[in-house]
Amino acid sequence: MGLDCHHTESAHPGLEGLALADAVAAAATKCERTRERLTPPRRRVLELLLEADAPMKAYDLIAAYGQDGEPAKPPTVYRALDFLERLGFAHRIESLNAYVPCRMEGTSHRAAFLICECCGAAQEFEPDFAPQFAAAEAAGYAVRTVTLEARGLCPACKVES
Amino acid sequence: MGLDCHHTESAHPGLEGLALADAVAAAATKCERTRERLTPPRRRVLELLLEADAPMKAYDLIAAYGQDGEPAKPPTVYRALDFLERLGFAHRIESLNAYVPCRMEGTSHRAAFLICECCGAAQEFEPDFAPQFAAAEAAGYAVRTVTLEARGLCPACKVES
DNA sequence: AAGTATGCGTTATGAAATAACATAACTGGA
DNA sequence: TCCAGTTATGTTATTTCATAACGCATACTT
Ligand SMILES: [Zn+2]
Ligand SMILES: [Zn+2]
Ligand SMILES: [Zn+2]
Ligand SMILES: [Zn+2]
Repeated sequence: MGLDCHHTESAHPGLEGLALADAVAAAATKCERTRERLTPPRRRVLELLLEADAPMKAYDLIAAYGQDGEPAKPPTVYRALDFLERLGFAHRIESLNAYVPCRMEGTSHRAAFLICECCGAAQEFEPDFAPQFAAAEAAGYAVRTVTLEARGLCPACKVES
Repeated sequence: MGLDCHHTESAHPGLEGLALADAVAAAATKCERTRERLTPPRRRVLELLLEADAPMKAYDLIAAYGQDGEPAKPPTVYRALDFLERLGFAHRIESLNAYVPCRMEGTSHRAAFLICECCGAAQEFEPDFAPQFAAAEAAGYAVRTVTLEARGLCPACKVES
C-alpha cells in the first residue's frame, strides 16, 4: 500500500485453522437465527475476508475464490459482498474500494475506520456520532447511516516515519 | 438519484451569470495569492461544478466540458479535479463517486456531507471530529484527514416521505 | 404438486480511474 | 535573452471496479 512502508506486521492478522472455523461458524449461527442463508459463495467470500490481514479488493477476492485457483465470476463475489454487508459481517471501505470483515462484536454498530496510509491496515472502531447527528438534525436532516474513514499513520508506522 | 423522488428543488442550485463569475474570480484571486495557476481546464471544471445543482460524476464533467459539445479526455478532468481538491475548491464524495464545489468559506475545514438518498442533494457541513480524534489517538494513530458522509433524508424529502 | 421467491452461473457491458509518453508553457537564474 | 528545470497539457491506450440481463436451480409456502 504505502510506497515507503516496510512494515509487514498487521494489526489484524488473518484468521487460520480453528479461529477461522469458529468465526465462520459464528456467522452461520447468526444466519440461522434470522433465517438467512449462508450459502457456499457467501461462506467462501467471508472466509477469504477473515483470512486476509488487510482490506481485500473485490478482484482480489475474485482471483482467490477457487481453492483450485479458478477465479470466480465478478457477480458471484459482488453478490456475496452485498449479502455480507447487509448482515453486518463485512464492510466496504469507500476510500479504498476494498472490503474487510467486521471486527466488532455487537450487531448494531456503525462502522468507522482508521486507515494507515503507510501500511494499508484498516482498524475498525466504534465512533461517537452524537455531534454529527446533532448538527444534521439541526439542519433538518434525518440521518440513516454514517460513513467515517480517518486516514493517517498507525502506531507502528508512526514510530518509523 | 432517488428512485421515488419527485423533488426538483435543490438545496444548492447551480450558480449562473454574475454569481458564477464572482465565484470563479474569487478562486482565481486565492490562486494568485499562493502562486497556484488556475489554468483553463481547471477553471472550466470549477465552472461546471459551480453551475451544477447536484454532485457531478467525473464522466458528466467530461461530457459537459466543451462549450461546443466536444467532450474532454478523461485525464484532463481528473487532473483538474486533483488540483481543485488539493486547493480545497472541490471535494470528492467517496460514497457517490462524485464531486462538488466547496461550499464552506474557510480554507482550513475538513469536509463532511449530508447526502439525501431521495433527491441526491449533498449538503456540506462543518463536522466536529474531536471525539473521533480522541478515539484515534487513544489507539495510537496519527490522524491526517477524516472523511465523513452521512446518508439519510434532507428536510424537503423527509416531509413527503 | 404447484406457485413464488430467492440465489446462482454465465455472458456481456458499463462506469470510473490511471499509465505512459510526447509536447507545450511557465519560472527563475545566468 | 537564453537556457535549464519544473509544471501542465494532449493523446492513446489500458486497467480497475461494478452491474445488467437472462435462464436455471434451489428452497420455502400452500
Ligand atoms: Zn463492523
Ligand atoms: Zn501502518
Ligand atoms: Zn469544502
Ligand atoms: Zn432530498
